[in-house]
Amino acid sequence: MARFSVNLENFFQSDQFGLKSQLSMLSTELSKPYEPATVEPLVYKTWLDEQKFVANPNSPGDPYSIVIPPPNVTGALHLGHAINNTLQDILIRRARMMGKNTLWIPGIDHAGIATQAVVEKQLKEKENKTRHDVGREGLVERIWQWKQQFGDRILMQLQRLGCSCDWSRTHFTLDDQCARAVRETFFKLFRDGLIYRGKRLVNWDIALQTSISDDEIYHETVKTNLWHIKYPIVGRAPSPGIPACGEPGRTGGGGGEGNSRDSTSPGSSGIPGLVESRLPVVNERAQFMTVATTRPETLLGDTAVAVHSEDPRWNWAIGMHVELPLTGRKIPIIADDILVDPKFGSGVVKVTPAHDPNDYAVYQRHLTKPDEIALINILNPDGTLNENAGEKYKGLKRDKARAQIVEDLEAQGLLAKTEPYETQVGHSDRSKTPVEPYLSDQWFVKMAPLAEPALQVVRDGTIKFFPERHAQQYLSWLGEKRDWPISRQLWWGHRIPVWSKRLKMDEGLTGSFELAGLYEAGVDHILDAQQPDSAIVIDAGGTLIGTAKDWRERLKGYRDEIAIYICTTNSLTIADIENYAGFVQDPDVLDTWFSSALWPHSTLGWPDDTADLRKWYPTNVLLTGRDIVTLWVARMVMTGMYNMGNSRDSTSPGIPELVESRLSEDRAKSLGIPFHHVCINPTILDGHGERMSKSKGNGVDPVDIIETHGADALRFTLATMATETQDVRMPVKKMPDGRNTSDKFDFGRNFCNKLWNATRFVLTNLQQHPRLANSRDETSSRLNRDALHPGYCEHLENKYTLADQWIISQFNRSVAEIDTALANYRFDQYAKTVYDFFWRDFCDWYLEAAKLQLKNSATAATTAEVLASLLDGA
RNA sequence: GGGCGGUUAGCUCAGUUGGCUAGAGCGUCGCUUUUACACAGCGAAUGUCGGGGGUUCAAGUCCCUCACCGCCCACCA
Repeated sequence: MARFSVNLENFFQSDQFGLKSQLSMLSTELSKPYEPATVEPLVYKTWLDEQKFVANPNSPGDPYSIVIPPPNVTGALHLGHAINNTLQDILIRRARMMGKNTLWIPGIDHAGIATQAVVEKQLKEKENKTRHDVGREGLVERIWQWKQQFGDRILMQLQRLGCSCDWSRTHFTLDDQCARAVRETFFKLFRDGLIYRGKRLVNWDIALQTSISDDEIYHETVKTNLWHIKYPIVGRAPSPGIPACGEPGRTGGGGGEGNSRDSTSPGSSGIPGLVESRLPVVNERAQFMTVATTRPETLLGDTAVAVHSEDPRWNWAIGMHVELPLTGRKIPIIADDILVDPKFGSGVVKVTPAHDPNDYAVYQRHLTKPDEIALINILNPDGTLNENAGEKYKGLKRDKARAQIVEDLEAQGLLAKTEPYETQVGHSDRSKTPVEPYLSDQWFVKMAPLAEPALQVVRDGTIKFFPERHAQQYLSWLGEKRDWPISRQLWWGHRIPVWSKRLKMDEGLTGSFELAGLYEAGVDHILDAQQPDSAIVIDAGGTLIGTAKDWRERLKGYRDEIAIYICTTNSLTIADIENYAGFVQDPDVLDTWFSSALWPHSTLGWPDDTADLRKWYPTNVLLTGRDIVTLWVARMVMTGMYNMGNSRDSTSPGIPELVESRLSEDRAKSLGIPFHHVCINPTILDGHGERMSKSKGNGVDPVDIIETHGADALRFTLATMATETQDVRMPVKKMPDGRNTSDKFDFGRNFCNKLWNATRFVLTNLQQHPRLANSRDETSSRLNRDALHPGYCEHLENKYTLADQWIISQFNRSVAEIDTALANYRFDQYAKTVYDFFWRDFCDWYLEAAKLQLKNSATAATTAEVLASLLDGA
C-alpha cells in the first residue's frame, strides 16, 4: 500500500509536473502564476545533470522497458509524436517511481524513401540538380547532413517535451549497431531459405530509369480511349449453333443461347445482371472475343485472355485459344474469377502479366497449375518496345507504338469500337512522366514461416492489443502471408548484404577459366572457410540455395551462365570477395522497415548477448499509431521471434495456465516476442480532420505549444485526449509570429497553474511550522508508510480530523483508480482522476478546511503533516 | 468492393458488464477582486443521447435498419 502513496506523490512531483525539483530550486521566490518557460527548462536540466534517466542493468528492481517508435528524420515532430511520447513517459515515470528498473530507449528512423525524396527535392530546388548529378556517395553525404540537422532537432523536441529517455542509449536505424543487426538477420534468413530473389512489377520511371515507390506517384486524369479489340477464337468446332452443355465448366442449363433466361441455372445464379447483357454478345461468340483496353500496345505482351468461370457467355470457351492479333500467336482462354468481373464490359480481359499488376497476379495464381500462362516483357528500360514486340514495333516509343497498333488493327478489321474514356494514370512525382509497371528482380522474404508464430502469439493473448480491436488488423494482414519485397532501388538505407558475380559454365565446373580464376582468387577458400555460414545462391532460372559447405556440389550440374550470390556477415570476407574476387554488391538497399523491424532487440545490443538485452527484453509495451500496425508492429513480432526466440522449448501447449508472472515471463523470453502489450494511441488530426503528418505539412510543432502553454500543460491535455475510440481533432490558431497554438491547451495550463498555487500555499504554511519544514523528508516517508495506510483511519482517528481522514481516503481511492486506468492504458481516465482529486477534492475542499485547521493550534501540526505528505512535492 | 470507428449541451469530448435526476472542460449568464490561484471562487441555464424499429420492469448502453462523417485496405480490364 505504501506504493500507492509513492505513486500519487510522484505524479505530482515528476510525472507531470516536476514540482519537487522546481520547488526545491525556486522555493525562495514563487511567482504567483505558474511560469513554465522559466521553470521547466531548469527542472529538466536538473534531471539530466543528475542522470535520472540513465539505466543500469545491474540495478535492483524488476525490469520495465519501452522502445520509442523512432520518428522519421524527414522533418520535425508534430503533435502526433507529442501524444505518443507523452503517454510513454507517463508509463515510464510511473514504473520508475514504483521502484522498477526502468529503461526508455530513444532513437530515430532513417526512413529510406521519405528522407531521400525530401533531400532530393531540396537538391532540385536549391541547386537544380538531380541525384545523378551528385552521384550515390554525394547524395548519401547530403542526406547524412540532413539527418544531423533534423535528428538533433527531433531529440531537442523530445527533451523539451520532458521525455525521460535514456539519452545515452540513443539509436539511429542506420547506425553501426543497427547495421550489424540488419546484416545478421538478413544472413540468417538467407541461410534458412527465407530470402529469395524473384521478379516483381515495380513502378518504373522510364525517364529516370529507376523504380519508384507508391508514395512517389500521383494520379492524373487522362483523356484517352477505350479500344475494343476483337480476338479471333481458334480451335473450336466451326458450327456456331453448338449447345453449350457438355462444354468444360458447364454444369447444367438448357444449352446454348436458349437458356439465356434461365437465371436460376447454376451457371448464372450468382451473377445478377447478366441476363440482359448476354444476348447481344451471343452472335459474336462464334468467332471473336472482344476485349476493351486503354493500352492497346500492350497486347503484344498478352499471354492469355481471361473470363469468369461462371459466366455462361464465355465459360464454354475455357481451355480453348484465341489468336492474338498482329502476332499470330495462339494464347489460351483461361478462367480467373478474381481478375474478371463478369458484370463489367464484355466479360473478357486480356492478360499482360509483365505489364500490369493484376495480370501479373493472374500469372502467379496460375503458376504450376495446368493452365499456367507465359510471361512476356515487351519493354526496354527506356520505355521503348523490345524485340519481343516483333520486328515491326521494336524500338518504337510507347505512344508511337500505340498509334501504330491501332492503325494496324483497324486495317485488319479487328477494332470493334473506339470510345472516349477518362482514366487515372500514375505519374512519377519526379519526372512527371507516366509510370510504367515493369518487371524487375527484387529480393523477398518468405512470410509464411515467420507469420505463423506471430499470428499465434496474438491469437492466444501472449501479446495483447489495447484497444483490443486493433488486433484484427494485425491478424488479417499477417494472415495473408504475402511475401515481403525488401529491396528498394534507393541509395539511402542499408545496402543489401549480397555480392554477386556472373560466371560462364560452358566448360563445366573445373574447366571454366573464370571459375578457375575464382579458385585462384580464393573464393572457394572463402566459402569453404566459413563456419556453417556463408550462403550461395545459384540462379539458373529458378533459385537454388546452398550453404558454403555444398556449393561445389551444387555447381556441378550447371553448364550455362550462372550467377553466384554470396551473403556473409564476415567483414573480412566482404573485402575479399569485392576486391579480390571481383564480386559486386547489390546496388539496392533494404526496405526501411527491415531495420525498424529489429528495433526492440537491435537497440538492446543484439546480435551480441548483452546485459541490456537480458535485462530488458522483451519490452513491456509498445505505444504507436494504428497506421503502422501492419508495417511495423507485425514485423517486429516476426523478426523478434525469429531472432530472439528459443524454438527448442517454445510453445508447449501442455503447460496449464499457471498465471505465475514468472512463468509467463520465461515463456515470453523463450518465444522471443518483442513486447507484451501494444497500445494504440489516437491519431491527431488537424482542424479539417486530416491526419497530421510531416509530408502533408499540416503538423503542429509541440514546441510552439510548449512556448505558449508549457510542456506540462501540453502533456496533461494530451493525456486527457487519449481516449480509446476517438481521434483528436486539433483546430489550430496561427500566432502573429507564425507559430501555431490552440486554446485546447488552456485546460492543461489552468490545471498546472492550480497545482502551482496550491503548492505555493502549502509551502508558505509549512514554513510556519519549522519542525516539519526541517524534517520533511522524514515526515513524509513516515506518513507514506503509516498514515496513508487504508487501515489508518480506524486506529488513528483521534489524531486526525474528519477532514484529514476524508482527504486521505480520497487520495487512496484516486490512486487505486489510477492504477486501474493505467493498467488498461486509459490515459484519459488517469488524467481525469488526477484532475478531480487534485482540483475538486484537494483544492476545493481540503485546502479550505486546512485553512481553518491551521489557525487552530490543536490541529495545525497534523494538518500540516497531511498537507505535506499529500503534496510531498516539497 | 472489404474492414473499422464515429454521430451525446453552442464547442471539444467522457459515459466500463443495460440500473439513481445523462456528466466534464470550454463557452454563456449572474454574483465575488475573501490573505494559494481571476489561468480563480460561488451559483445558474443548456440535451427527443443522428433517424426509425425491436428486446426488457428498465436502453445513451443490447439487436435490426436507414442516414451522414471519418479512417484503413483492395480495386476501377
